[in-house]
Amino acid sequence: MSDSTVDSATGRRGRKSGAPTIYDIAELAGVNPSTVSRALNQPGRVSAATEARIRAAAAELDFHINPLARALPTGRTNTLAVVVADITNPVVFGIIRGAERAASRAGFTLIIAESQESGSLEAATIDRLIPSVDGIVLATTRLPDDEITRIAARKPLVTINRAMDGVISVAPDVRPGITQLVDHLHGLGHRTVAFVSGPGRSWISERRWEALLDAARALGMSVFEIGPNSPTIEGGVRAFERVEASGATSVVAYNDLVALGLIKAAREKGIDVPRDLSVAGFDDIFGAEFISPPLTTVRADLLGAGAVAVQELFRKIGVDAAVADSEELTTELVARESTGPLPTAR
Amino acid sequence: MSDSTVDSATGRRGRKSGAPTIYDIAELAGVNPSTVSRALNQPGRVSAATEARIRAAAAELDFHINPLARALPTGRTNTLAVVVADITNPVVFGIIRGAERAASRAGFTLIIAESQESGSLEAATIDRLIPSVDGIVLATTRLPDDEITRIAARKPLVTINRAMDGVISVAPDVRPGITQLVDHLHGLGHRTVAFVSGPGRSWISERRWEALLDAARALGMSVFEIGPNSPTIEGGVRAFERVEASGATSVVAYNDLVALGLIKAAREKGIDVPRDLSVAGFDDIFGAEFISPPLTTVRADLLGAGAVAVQELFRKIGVDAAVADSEELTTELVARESTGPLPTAR
DNA sequence: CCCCGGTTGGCAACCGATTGACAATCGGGG
DNA sequence: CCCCGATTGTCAATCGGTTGCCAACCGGGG
Repeated sequence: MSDSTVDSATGRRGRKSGAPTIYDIAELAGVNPSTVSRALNQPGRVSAATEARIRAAAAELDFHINPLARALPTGRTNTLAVVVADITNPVVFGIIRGAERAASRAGFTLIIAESQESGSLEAATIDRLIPSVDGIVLATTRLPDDEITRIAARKPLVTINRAMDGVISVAPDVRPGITQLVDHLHGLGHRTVAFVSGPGRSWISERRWEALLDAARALGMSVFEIGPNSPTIEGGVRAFERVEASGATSVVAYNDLVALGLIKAAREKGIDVPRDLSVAGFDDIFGAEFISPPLTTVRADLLGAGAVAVQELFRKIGVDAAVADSEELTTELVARESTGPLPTAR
Repeated sequence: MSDSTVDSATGRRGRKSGAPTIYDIAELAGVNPSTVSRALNQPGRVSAATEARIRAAAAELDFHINPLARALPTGRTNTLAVVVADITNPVVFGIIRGAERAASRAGFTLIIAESQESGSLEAATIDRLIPSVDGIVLATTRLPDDEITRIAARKPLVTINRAMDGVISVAPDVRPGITQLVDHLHGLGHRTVAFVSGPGRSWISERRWEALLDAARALGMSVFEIGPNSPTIEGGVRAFERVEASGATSVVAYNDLVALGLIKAAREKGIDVPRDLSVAGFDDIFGAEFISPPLTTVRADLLGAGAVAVQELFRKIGVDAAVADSEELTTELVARESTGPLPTAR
């Protein structure tokens, strides 16, 4: 045994942050560090008197446990990641908030990562994050299926608005909202509706299209798809020409941003919405009610989707925390003024 | 190598996550784990040949370093936290994005925490986060000064839009934008302007008010403050009555949300913006150009503010990464249609 | 042929917790 | 009075890296 001189006398050398540790508590309370650990998180494992002494010492030192140090032996980080393609996309807003609430309610920390619309950057970011989190929510992913499968094999993972075999998925049911929307348009006299779709590979775009198709057919309306398009205002602007050429009297956009673009392009051509053309979107993003005209849209419970995604992750990793109010995720029509009666003459 | 031997190391004994470690690499490369560590992050410390062998082994195992394990001995987590009061506030969007970009450019991970407008929750969240991060950005804090000081003593900390002694602060200079705005209003014929301020304790609200006061006085305009108000649409709605009573022909709101509320309330009373009343805001939030009427506003470089905040943190913790394009944060007027010529009769 | 300085790699002690195994202690029943 | 089981607390190994210190090794000059 080589005598380690520096040790006992000076105390722990070069403490980096000065944050108190369980060793400090142990010393103050006159017990062994492991007893401190047990007192603090295995209720009943140590005597009430000892526990009280330890808690008092912890309070006195303003002790906060170091989650990193805890994570090492336990393998549990109490952290979840939400990956989004674009933080400024209003859609991820509600998802993040719902997830954040749910996570913090269970004492979990949430990491938000932005992939900046790049699949490879997204994969790299996730690789970096994997060891530090207990689970991953893919809110608006750009990753190909096989890559998602690969990641899901390494960490609990939930996707939002994108279904895949063998991967837990959370998605509000689009049919109620779309059925309401189509009824609404039909009631206004429209008999033909165009769907300005999203990116070619978007799972949710296809779901919306299918639901629209079914609902429109059920009412005997003529319906067709225009796309694919970028899911942005610019995408809507660019799609407008084809909408106009199609002669449709009503148009359902992939999302509110695209709807905004359509309205903008229409205005520039002197076509009035909703007098000459009815436009509806999806998501009911912030501001949808303030624009001119206020946008008719199908709202999804994004907050709920974020919460349910976290809930599913908790279920998978064995945390029992009732965190989402409901698991019924649905959609509903929000009728405003961008849709109106059939144009009498065009 | 199409024939990849089905991984001889089938079951690493009871390892919890199965993620490869430097020990696995060491074994595969026939060296000591410490040599692996050195090869991977102390360039030149090991021979080129050994390093190559180690890197090959790492690649073969698809090794990703465990940031938690690294953080323990080094005390460096490569993680930054951004704390916001309300994730749905459009203002924090740009800040988060700017910070995210800057952080990830330097290989740092960003944690977003929401305090849900509660000071005590914010303090608790930060206490929980402190051991896991290298620095903290307070984007829209609800914390009292002394609490901020307390935290700043424990971790590098930067505030945005709030200055305090002894704490690094980042804030775009409001004067250029406000001067432009006042010139703009004056040029339209307005001689009286009301400021609908933000929360009583808001540092940035006071800065805006002071700048507005100076600029208006310089032009001989009459100017007064109405407040405090909640920084929301609802806050604007509630403040409208007092604006109307004041007889001001132009009003500058604490932010775009408040401006929106004012416009909404005005419309409900049959008062047209901008014909009867000119309204301007701050921040140029998403949607400001689509609402009706498109909002005149003072835009701040929020993206830049987020990036500079991270830059300052890096400086403080000794990371040299040029990450922000510029450190000059300014503001500018974006004139749209919610401001117009002086009402001829009122 | 030996000595020397510079490389290169290994050993072992940490970082701050957790936890299985075990020892000490205590009260109570026989 | 002794033994036994239950309770309480201690020891030491461990998670996955990092790093100071030192030994082995290298080639070259004297």
